[in-house]
Amino acid sequence: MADGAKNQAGSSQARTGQARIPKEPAEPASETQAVQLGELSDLLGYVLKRAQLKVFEDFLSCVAPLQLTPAQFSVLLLLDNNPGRNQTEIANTLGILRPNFVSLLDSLESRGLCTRVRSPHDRRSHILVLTEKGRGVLARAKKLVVSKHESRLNELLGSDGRETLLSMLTKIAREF
Amino acid sequence: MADGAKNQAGSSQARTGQARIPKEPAEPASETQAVQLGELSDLLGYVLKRAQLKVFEDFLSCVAPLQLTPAQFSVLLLLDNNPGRNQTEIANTLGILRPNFVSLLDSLESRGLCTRVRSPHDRRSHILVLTEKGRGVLARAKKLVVSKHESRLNELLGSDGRETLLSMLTKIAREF
DNA sequence: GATGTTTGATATGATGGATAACAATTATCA
DNA sequence: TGATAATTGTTATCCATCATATCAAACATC
Repeated sequence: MADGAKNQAGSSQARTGQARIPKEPAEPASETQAVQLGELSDLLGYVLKRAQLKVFEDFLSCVAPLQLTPAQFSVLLLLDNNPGRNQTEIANTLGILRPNFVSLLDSLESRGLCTRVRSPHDRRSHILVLTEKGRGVLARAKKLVVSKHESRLNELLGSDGRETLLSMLTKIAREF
Repeated sequence: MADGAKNQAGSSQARTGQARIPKEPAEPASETQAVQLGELSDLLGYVLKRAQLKVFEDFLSCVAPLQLTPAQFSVLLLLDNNPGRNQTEIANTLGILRPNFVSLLDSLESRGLCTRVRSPHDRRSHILVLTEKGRGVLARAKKLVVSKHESRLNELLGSDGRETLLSMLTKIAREF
């Protein structure tokens, strides 16, 4: 499918002395005749990926003041809802491989948002614990997500549209 | 959101002499009590990403005999629908940055699926041309996608469900 | 107690995405 | 026309994500 987006940000205008404003394409209509997506616009995977990038991008900007990535946010959320779990359990439910989960946790722990505690029952495993600060950050993040991110989606799709979308995506994620 | 999936493939069963079959968890119910996703299952971004990974995974396996990634497939499709375009135009419409598009094209060209032709009007740019072989591969890929990939989605969502999903995702991709 | 498994961790490689810079070419306009 | 700027494809490079193999410590099983 090819994806990416999020780029094409810079102004690209010459910045040497007095600006020149040579063409001013007004729109992304750089191409005289727009390239046709054709069958691509009916390919679910393609549209799915483009939508996902957009949603992540918006999520990131909404939670920007808290400096949380989607992955970090989901970990905090999971820790809050599942006290007493170890790294393997949390990583597995998020589809993160244990080796890759280590550095993710390192960053959260170094920011004082969670802690690794040796389990008394199994001294191999680390119980993951949300700190006070972590709970606070999570609470603020949730508010931002609801008030800015999800509300915008509601606005675009309608509350029932959003429900429909969610259930279809859940079905794909589970049964496909 | 955290994502990944696609992993957890290996058997993990001991393979030393006669197998032992120690526990046989029967299901991925490794955790005595399943970890609760909680609010995560209502986060559109999270579900969106999980669904996207599933769809890409299936796409990849359906088109496996032709050795085409989603990105490569979308390029071939676009070239077929838009003859006479150069690298920048194709890359832009797919949201691929020009530098990253180079190696993608290299691989397609080295497999004889497309060619770079110097434009007579602008000797800087390369017109991208589908070869005969490229057209053949694309045709077969399309058939596989329709008969195996998209048909499975239709089966899961229903033809109208698929339409609904597509239009909502398109709306997000465009207007969000 | 010997053997194998699990847990967290490290090292490492593959891949995707992003930026800077460059030569060749073209466009602009003074 | 000639100087200056912009565009095109490319290379190099960096960063993040993803994936595999391996390891020591701790546990489980028999």
